[in-house]
Amino acid sequence: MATSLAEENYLKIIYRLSENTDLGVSTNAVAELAQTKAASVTDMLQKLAEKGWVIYQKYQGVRLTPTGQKIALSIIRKHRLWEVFLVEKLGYNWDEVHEIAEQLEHIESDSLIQKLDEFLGFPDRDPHGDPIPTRDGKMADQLYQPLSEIKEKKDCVLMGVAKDAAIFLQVLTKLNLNLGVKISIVEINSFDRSLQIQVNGATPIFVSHEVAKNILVKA
Amino acid sequence: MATSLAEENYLKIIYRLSENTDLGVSTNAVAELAQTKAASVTDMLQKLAEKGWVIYQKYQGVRLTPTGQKIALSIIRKHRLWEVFLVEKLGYNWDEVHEIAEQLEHIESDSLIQKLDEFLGFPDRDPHGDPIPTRDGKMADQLYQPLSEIKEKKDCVLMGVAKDAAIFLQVLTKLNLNLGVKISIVEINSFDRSLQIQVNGATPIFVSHEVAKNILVKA
DNA sequence: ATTATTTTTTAGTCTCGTCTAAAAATTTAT
DNA sequence: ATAAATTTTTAGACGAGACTAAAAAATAAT
Repeated sequence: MATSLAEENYLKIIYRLSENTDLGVSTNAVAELAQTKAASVTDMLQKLAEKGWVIYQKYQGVRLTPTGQKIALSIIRKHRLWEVFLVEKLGYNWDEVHEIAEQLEHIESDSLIQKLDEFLGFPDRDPHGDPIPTRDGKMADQLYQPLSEIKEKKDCVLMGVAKDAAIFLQVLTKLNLNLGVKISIVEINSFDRSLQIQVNGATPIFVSHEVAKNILVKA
Repeated sequence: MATSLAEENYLKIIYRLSENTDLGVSTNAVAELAQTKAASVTDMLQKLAEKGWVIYQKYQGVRLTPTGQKIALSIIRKHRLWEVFLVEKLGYNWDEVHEIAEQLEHIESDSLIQKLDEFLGFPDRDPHGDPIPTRDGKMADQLYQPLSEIKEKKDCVLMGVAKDAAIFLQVLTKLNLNLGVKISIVEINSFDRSLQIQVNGATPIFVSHEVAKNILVKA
């Protein structure tokens, strides 16, 4: 069955919100991400349920069916492949590509995505370190942990970000915190949970807990 | 002012129909290309006129204003640049790219088109030989003439096609009639206006008037 | 110069996706 | 356990963009 632009966006949002929980996703949570009103969300959830893409019972929240999940993953796959294209081929910075990919992800053509994937050399991560779902709808786990979770002074590598808002990514770029850099934890300030770190061995800098929470690293 | 997808498609169609005439474009002609009903076209023309993109008076047909023309040309520019990308970078054949470009042409981002243009090496023709409008809305004339117009037995070069329907392009491909090939006119059959031609010096083949009409050549 | 035919427009309706206001259910607080 | 606050759903409406049926204008034919 064909999916409209609005439907695709709802499914994507529900997928995002389901990632961290086993419970149904609340109407308000969806409304916030969709930048719309709760009443509109209720309407749409009823339609999506009729199409068999979500399980929805009033007041109980919503969750994706396997079909719904597959659609969501195919949109995410397209989004992330286009992001790789924009950065690797067109020379965009990682903080500039989200909005454009939001548009490109809705282009419908299986062959296009296959050829794009090949053209890019079958990448498995997007420019923010997020895994790219495979053609058959499987996505590698995000195995990395937030920098804020590390409790000892040790070295790790920046593998991704938990948030791709331009304003956040620009802060990282300014601090030389790019994908793949080595981060050495110099000091952990327990009172405000801020950190002092070295980036690739340079002069130590401070990062707030808020920033550290959204930096994903591997030890 | 922002343009919706439907509006962009109407402007593009009106542009296409205006190319060969100085008169206003008729409601029915637009309806046919838009694959919609005349009544719907009338509705839309009134809206486009209010936005200042067309001059419309009932029963008098419609024509683009300078602003409307600029919008149409920017869509055509995007369409043709994406077609170059699909063929040159992703390896599509020239008969496969139209539908996908119809979708990609509506992606809105000035920087994207600039970077794409650069990535492609600032092409000035699309894979069908059509000129690509410049950023400031100028388009080179299609200076080539239909093969059917040539009245003497002479040589020419295939520079473009007047129609990009997949079914037509596939016929050309099967006959080795690709962009840039040398066509030698061996015989002109006046009774049915068919031609006998050599493609790059190979064994002569027949082409109907209908086909010759849509092949653009330079002497 | 009237008819007849074709083209175009108007009027009214439909679906999609959204909204506001009000009602109902759920959750939190006392 | 009842009241208060919050969340969610229903009801009714709206704009965009399409449709059908019927009216009006333009064009063609006699």
